[in-house]
Amino acid sequence: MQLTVALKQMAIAVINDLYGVLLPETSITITETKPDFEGDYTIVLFGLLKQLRQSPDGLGMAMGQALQAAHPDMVVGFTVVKGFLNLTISDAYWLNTLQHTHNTQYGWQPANGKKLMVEYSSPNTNKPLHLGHLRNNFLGWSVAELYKATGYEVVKTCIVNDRGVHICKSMLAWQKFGQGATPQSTNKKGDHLVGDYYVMFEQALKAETAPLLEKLRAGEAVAGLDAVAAEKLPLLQAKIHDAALAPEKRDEAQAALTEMARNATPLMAEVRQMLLKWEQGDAETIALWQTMNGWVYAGFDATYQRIGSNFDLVYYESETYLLGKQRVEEGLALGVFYKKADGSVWIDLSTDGFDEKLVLRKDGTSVYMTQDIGLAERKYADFAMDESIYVVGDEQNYHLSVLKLICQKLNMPFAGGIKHLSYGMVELPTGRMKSREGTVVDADDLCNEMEGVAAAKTLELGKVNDFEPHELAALYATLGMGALKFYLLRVDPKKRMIFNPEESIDFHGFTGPFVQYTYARIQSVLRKMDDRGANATAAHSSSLLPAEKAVLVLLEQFEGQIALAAAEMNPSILAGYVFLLAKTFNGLYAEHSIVGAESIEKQVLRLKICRLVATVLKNGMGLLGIGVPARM
RNA sequence: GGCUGCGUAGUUCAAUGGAUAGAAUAGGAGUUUCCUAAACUCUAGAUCUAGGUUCGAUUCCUAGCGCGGCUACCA
Repeated sequence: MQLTVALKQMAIAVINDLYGVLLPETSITITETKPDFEGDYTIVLFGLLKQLRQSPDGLGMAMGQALQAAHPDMVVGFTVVKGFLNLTISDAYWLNTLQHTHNTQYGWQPANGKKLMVEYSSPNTNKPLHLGHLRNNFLGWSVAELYKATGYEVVKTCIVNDRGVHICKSMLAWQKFGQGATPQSTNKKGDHLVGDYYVMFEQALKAETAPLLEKLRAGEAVAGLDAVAAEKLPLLQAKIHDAALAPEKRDEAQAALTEMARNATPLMAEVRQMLLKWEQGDAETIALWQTMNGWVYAGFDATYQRIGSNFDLVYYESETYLLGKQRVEEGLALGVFYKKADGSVWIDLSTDGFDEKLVLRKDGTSVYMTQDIGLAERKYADFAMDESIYVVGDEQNYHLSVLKLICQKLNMPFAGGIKHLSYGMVELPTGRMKSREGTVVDADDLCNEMEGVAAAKTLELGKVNDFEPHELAALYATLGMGALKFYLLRVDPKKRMIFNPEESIDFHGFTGPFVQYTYARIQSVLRKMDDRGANATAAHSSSLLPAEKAVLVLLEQFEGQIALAAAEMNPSILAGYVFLLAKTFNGLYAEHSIVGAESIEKQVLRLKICRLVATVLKNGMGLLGIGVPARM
């Protein structure tokens, strides 16, 4: 059992003995003792004083004595400072952690019988993966593994957005400008090739939009506007020239006008026509769609393999987008939804703090929400999970809240188990990434760059000159991806983060390579000891120096840190822990020799510490999706 | 406008309402005849503003200022 959990239970027991009051576990606050005070863990007494009608000193002394008397093998001393009861834990207790030295699964919990689904990645098939996807992929993968480690049965899923207007844009541009180009003929990854045509489409669209926009700005009429747009037009035209209006409002109107002009272009008309043909099952359109998506999937597979993403189930929007309709029909009968005069179907969530939300268009086609309702149902039919985590950016907080609420109102059995791992945008120092401005950081490019830096740094240091080419390639991948993953996972997922291309590619300090380096040095020590035929059966020292104890205290926390990171869906907790462990171990390494320890007992002790630190670093980094090298 | 999130060292990030707000990096000063210096040691440096709640507030509440996101019959 984790020490802090045990201490809480012990505290509750002694309070019950002393005062006859049975407190809940949550009422006990335990923190690590500040370095300036004597002790290892501290019970904060302030919150208990009023209820127990005790003075800080009185309660502290009474609890300290009772704890020490009841658990003399664990609590070997205490001090009371103001309202803090500082407990000193016995060396024997810390040394006890070393019983796990040969357990390669240290940190893992047995199965708990619960099932969890984690959906992550969710790419569109019209362009390659970018930096934002990487944060999503790393988070999703890591959270899934964290839950596995705490005993859940976990299934990783991916929803591929493989249909819709955006896909047709790439297809249309390829038809118009592609001249039969293929990944083979251009020697290009399929996802990048298709992405190029998406960009080409946007460029061509921009060219077509410009003259239309000029006309609209000048107050002239243009062909191709639908009725709704035509109605809004005069107001917008007035707004953009209204000097009395706030600049933001003028910009807003300007953007709406631009959107209107884009939709009035012949190109967009062609795209809509293509989408229609796709939905009607037009053979030629479907064939093109299958071909181009095939290229994209081959490209995605390469990237996924490289970044370590994998999925147990893959859903395709093209296969699920009709599924939600049936539930909407049933919900309509139940009165959860209602139909407007034009035939569109809505749900009124105003009493739940939301707005009215459309769930079916007036022409009967499904929208984003419709298919997500259908997908949720299908997921449950496939896996019957207790909980379902959606790894989706925070710009969709509203959507996910509404999805859960609708599922609850439909009495779907899985509704309560829906959780949203809402993560913040990755931004550049110049602001948000914008595909229109070409500032999107491509995932493949970034991976290449990271491995390039790893290679340059490795060659510069020259420590692995005897490696074979394939060993070097593997090492560069381990280090480059380690640096990248650690960088994106070390920040609280909920917060948006800045990616600085210059500064982020760092291999020093709070980074993946720092931890990997610590691991490699331990392996080096272990190899050296093996060479010398170290005495494995000798007893280890039973007293602890401060540097040794500091490492053991951290090793004991591993399970608790995994549990916390999983419960919070927050891998950064584990990243911080692993870094702290590596740093603390480096202190021990610098201060005390292991191979050349002052005695056999000390050597055996430090060797055991080395082994367990190596296991925890390997397992901990593994939960972040990061490998550790035997040498670097 | 409505809803919602965030403001912490020069920079990037920490801190279940708890003790003197921690790291990393950049800056300054050091450490290698000794297990990998991608390391270690020392140094300097921060809570947006104004109120409130209480033994105690970076954390909770109110207002203001600043920066995001959402507010589509797009996904």
